[in-house]
Amino acid sequence: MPKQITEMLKGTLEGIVLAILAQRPMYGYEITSWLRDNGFTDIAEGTVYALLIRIEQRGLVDIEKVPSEKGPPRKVYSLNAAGTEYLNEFWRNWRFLSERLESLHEGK
Amino acid sequence: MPKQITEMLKGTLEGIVLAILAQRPMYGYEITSWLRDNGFTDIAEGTVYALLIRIEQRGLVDIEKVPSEKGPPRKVYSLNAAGTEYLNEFWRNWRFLSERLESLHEGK
DNA sequence: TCGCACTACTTAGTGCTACTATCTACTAGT
DNA sequence: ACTAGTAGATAGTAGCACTAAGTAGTGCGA
Repeated sequence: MPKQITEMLKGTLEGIVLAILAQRPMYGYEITSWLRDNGFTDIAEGTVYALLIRIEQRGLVDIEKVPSEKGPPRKVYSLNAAGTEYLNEFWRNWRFLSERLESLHEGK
Repeated sequence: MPKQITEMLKGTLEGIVLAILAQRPMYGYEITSWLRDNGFTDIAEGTVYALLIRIEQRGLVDIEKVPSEKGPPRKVYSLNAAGTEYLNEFWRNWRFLSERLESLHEGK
């Protein structure tokens, strides 16, 4: 990953993961794979797991442990009410930033 | 500033400042005022000056000291060739991120 | 003349987040 | 037995925006 992207992802990756979970519940490994398949080719596994622990501790997601056919049990994360609220706030903030950058980009 | 925005600004604020300097040279205090007048009401002064020192040390900007009628001399920053290159890369990365978030937002 | 507001820049220390690197644990195929 | 794939955890690092406090110069009103 270019270093620029790494810095830009701060704060944003969290929103991305919450947005993914808003579509359907997923477990960590699955989220990592999804990200890699969707352009974020170099996302580190450790980054995702750390992020998941963080949003869990903030009470934005509910967790269910589901046995896997292969390997250790999965921790399936699903967005709860608080998480949905937080995600909406994220979209508002993203919109704000996005609009300002857009006008800066066109303004020259 | 909401904490979400603070995190999202990481990496992005740098691009914003470079984009401003691409329009015309400015000094630190002026940049801070510009940001405050353009939606970033709670940007800390210290943040901007620290950022300016950083991009100066990376050789992305040229500096000229200009005496001020009021207060200490101004350090006027202007984007040089390396900075322009770096800014273009920023826009590419921003586009990348923006597109992915856009499709995530619409995808649900 | 003293203080205050405004201009203009600096710096030490903090918190948060993505990263690297490494580890555990389980299954299936060779 | 060994490797690859699945699934998760964690200790330590780097970078960035923030807080908070400071210096320095000008001009204005009490």
